[in-house]
Amino acid sequence: MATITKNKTEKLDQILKEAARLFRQKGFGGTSMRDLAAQLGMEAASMYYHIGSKDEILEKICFEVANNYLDHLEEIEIQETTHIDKLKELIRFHVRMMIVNGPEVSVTNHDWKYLTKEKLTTFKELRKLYETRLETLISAGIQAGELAAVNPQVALFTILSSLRWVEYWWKPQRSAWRYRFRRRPWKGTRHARNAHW
Amino acid sequence: MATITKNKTEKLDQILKEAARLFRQKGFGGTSMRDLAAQLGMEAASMYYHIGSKDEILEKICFEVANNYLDHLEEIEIQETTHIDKLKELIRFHVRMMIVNGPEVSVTNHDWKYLTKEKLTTFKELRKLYETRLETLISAGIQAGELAAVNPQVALFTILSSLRWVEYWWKPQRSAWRYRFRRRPWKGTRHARNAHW
DNA sequence: AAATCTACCTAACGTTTGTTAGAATTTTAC
DNA sequence: GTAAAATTCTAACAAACGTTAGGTAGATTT
Repeated sequence: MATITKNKTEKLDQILKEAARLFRQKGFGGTSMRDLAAQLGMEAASMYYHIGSKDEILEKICFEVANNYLDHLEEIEIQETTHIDKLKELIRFHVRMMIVNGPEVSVTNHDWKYLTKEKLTTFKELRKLYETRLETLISAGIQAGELAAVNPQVALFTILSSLRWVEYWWKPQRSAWRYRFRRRPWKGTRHARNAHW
Repeated sequence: MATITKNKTEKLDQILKEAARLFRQKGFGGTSMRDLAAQLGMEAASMYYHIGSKDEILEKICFEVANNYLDHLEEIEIQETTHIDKLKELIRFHVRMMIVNGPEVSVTNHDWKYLTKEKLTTFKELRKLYETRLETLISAGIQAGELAAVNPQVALFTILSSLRWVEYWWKPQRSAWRYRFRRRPWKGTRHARNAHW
């Protein structure tokens, strides 16, 4: 091949990006290393120069996403705004994440079950931590009188769940998505990639 | 074993129930036929007297759920009530389904990707059909002046998505769940089995 | 020019997978 | 109590899996 040399990190990123795309499409269990390699134009064995194992790929994807969410929550927490504004910003971030890193977020949402035993435990802890702190944020908003006195946990789950539909709804457009998104908030809607009952 | 004889259908149901439980827990790809058999106290090969293939198990689960939803929607459509009451009844049914058939619904929501190519196509069509008709119902409700003039598709997705949190929230209690559910709408809440970002 | 390093290759490994064939056993019917 | 039918077993298959070993061609360094 006549491709110019890319450094190890770039190739690794390529592998992770394509893996996320395939995992979303066919699931972690439904995607073989040979599938992934073929999509990258190389042999399965060659990928092991860049990665340690298939499990490691999933792990990298899931923890990257998890840490993104947690880091952003931390940023929000220290901001000196109202609780409602914090929640709004958080929701905006969720939507942005799903639009910018669609495959990775989907994989994290659906295939985390396939994480190795130890990593699975850590992952669950991270997610629990996120939820706890988000719930705390909601409670604080209620206590401050900014939010109605709903059950914080129910509110938490309803917010997170209802946010999920962006994942199914959003399909990347080649360009000017911002335009379409703004001007015709729903007329540009393509039918969803996949939805639910 | 001293278990009394059950007929073929009963055993098949047992297999499907346990499969749904395992698929939810470890995913379709993460559950082997030997795992499933072990859980049922038999050998993997023995299950093939009752079933045709692993794919067929998933297929049976997914289409059973899909048809349940579609059948109920059909029932609702011919009822002579307001559109709002129809929507309410539909939402109630979704919640009921997730409480009564939790594992099956979860599997249908998460592992439908692993369906065989042809069955996958059919499944997507069924789901699309469900969504279209539900969207029609919402539109009709708007036209009748019963609902605010929101974008029907956005409403559709938001409703379905936000309903999903029951799946993560609900944990079966051995008895008297109705009591707890009614009397302390959220005090009995256990932490979720697994949630999302 | 030689030596080293980078990034891939081919070949193959041991496992696990879903599944089949056929024998063995249990249950039912007469 | 015996024959038939229903159900599960053992044993094994071929295919696919993730992964390792060792080699090779090209680039980079010395």
